[in-house]
Amino acid sequence: MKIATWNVNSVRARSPRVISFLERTKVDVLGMQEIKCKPEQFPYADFEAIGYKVIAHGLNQWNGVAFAYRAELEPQDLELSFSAQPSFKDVVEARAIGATFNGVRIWSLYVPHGRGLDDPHMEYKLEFLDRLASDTAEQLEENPDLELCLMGDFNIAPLDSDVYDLSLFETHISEPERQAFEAFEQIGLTDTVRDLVPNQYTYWDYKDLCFPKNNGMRIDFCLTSEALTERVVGASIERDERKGEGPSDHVPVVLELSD
DNA sequence: ATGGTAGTCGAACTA
Repeated sequence: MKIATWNVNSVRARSPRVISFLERTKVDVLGMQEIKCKPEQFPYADFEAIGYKVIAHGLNQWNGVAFAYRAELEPQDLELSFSAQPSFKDVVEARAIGATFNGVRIWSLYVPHGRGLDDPHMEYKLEFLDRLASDTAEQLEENPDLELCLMGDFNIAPLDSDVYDLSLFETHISEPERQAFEAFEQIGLTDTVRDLVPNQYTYWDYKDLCFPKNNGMRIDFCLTSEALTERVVGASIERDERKGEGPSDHVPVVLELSD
């Protein structure tokens, strides 16, 4: 089984590229972030034409998360938010979608950006991560054998080597953000991709020729529970997806699991 | 010297 995460930065603008990625890699489940549309605006037909089904969760032109999965799979226990997911300006935004595929519990997550160290959005970001970790810890306590993957755009660079120039950033690298990320490791999750694919960014800003200069960041992750980590047999960061016409500013992160 | 990217929506906001 192959699973992947990708911040597509508008699925309507990116549909041809997402489709060719699915055809090329044949991933079973793709968790998307920043679909930037409501479910009724999602380009379902493109996905159905190549044998995939879609579950989309979007409230407006911002944020939005979704799953595309091979049509023969039957997702179970769908959730459009995690337990006690915080709201921003009284709205629980479309930043999380969870479902179980072939017994593997998968969450596609778009963690709030933060905007600035003293911005209310940063408090929102930290609370989002804190509650996500608490909810996940609770599930793992109930069922230590749970095969779980939290995948998505975490908007955090956990290590200094995850940023091309530390001096240019305040958010994404701050101590509170990094502690919030480490909390997931403390409850037993592992960033499995890091060992298999070291020294590879997942995001390059559109501005200032960042991609040609390899001025990027590693902020997209697949965090696996102990039971699922045992099944990881391969991983890739699809750097080539940043090339060519009309790329997203993020590339897919792929995890291969044994059967 | 300025604006320098991309998306949504149709001015300004988000990243």
